Amino acid sequence: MTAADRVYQIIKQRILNGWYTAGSYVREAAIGEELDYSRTPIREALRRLVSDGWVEAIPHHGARVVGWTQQDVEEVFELRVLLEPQVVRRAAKRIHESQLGRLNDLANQMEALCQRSDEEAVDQIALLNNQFHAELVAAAESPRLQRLLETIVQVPVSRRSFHHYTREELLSSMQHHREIIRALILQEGEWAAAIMRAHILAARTAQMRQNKHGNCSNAARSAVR
Amino acid sequence: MTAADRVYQIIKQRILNGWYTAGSYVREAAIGEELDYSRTPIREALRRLVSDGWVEAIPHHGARVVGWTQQDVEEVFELRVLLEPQVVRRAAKRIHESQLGRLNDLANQMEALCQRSDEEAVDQIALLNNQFHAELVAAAESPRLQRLLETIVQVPVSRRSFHHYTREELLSSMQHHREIIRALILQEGEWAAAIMRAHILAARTAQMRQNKHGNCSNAARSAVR
DNA sequence: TCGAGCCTAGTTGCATACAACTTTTTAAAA
DNA sequence: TTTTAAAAAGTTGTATGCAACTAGGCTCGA
Repeated sequence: MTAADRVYQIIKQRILNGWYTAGSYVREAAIGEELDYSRTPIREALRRLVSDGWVEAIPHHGARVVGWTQQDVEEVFELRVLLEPQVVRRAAKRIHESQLGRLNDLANQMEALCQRSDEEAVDQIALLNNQFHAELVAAAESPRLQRLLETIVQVPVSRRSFHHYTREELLSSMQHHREIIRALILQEGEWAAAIMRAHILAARTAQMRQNKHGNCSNAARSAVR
Repeated sequence: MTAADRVYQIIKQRILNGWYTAGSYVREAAIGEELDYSRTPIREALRRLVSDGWVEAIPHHGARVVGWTQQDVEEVFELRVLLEPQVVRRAAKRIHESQLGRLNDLANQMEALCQRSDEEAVDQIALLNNQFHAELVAAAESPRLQRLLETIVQVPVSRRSFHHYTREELLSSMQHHREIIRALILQEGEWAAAIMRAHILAARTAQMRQNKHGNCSNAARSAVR
């Protein structure tokens, strides 16, 4: 792993954590001195963050952390509603036994955690949920589709995911997972796609309700699948 | 415009032209010496090309130009069939008079060129067609959707577009343009989306027929909208 | 007091030298 | 002859110094 890779992940994590707030500039020299790297790997990391859409480059003036508006969140969900069903549509034709097994394990673990309802359990569920979606994307076997979703969704591995859900919504979400698995076993791509569409629209509703009340900029990024 | 920008465009153009063939390595020192730049802007250009999906970075070994398989082309069309209808679905709610006017102009010019059927006319049509789609994407007012399509479609400004079409297909394609405009005027997003879907599927058919016969690697990139 | 032009501070953009890593070649030993 | 290890060549990765550019403040003039 190169220095640029490390710097990339550090800066990205800091943006997610709110260390760098939206609109602030990330100075090459400053962070370079702090992390004890030269400006070269910092520059490369920033350029990658620019092409990932985390920061925007102002020519000759630096890299500014982008802010998220309600409209941005809407846009992301609009695209996910298209792309994530396509993931399972493809996966239905291609998925292997072993992958179905892992999906089942993940669903079991998530449901077990649903009994509890403390903060930590919710964080755990969010983590497992991300793995669930990652497994589906892998089963879809489309590098481009994977790339598009990765650049769009930008889920932090960290917190906040699933916290907007009511208990009812949470249980419903678990049902979706089960039903998607059943559809995939039967290789019913359209069925799986329909459920996934509902799954995303439900997430969208929960997210929107939250954003209407509270702050937007950071909550936006914790958009949950 | 910075040096890195220039180098980026030059390398990209060379990949499109076939100057750099698939699988070959683009050496930083070599091209730097040739274009009389230092390795720094070359590196930056290459990194951008990597994140655009034109080349792949092999750690400590360089940037290799990616090749296109039939499967890659399939993947691209599969995504365009999802995303391009979404473009007009959004555009129907947002498009302005002036944009509709420009779309109409473009359609007129393309149809005029359809009378002729020499090579140059076909090239011209391809160019205008790209402008047509760009105008639609602009009207959709979704930066993310725009970015996704730009990274996926990768149409070279150059040649080969529309050359796979039979005369019948070409005329049909012109009809699609007209019908999309009509639907947009009436703000009928779903109608416009349906035509666009057919438009892309038709392009896919023409492209696939071509790839079955001839070479793939470069023809693939000339995928026409 | 207001405005225009200039200047200075600060930042990014680029060039170059060196370090690290990977691959290939070559030579020696089995 | 084959295998293995070492070294040598070539490439990318990083550090650093200088150049170019931008923004904000300051001075000078109206």
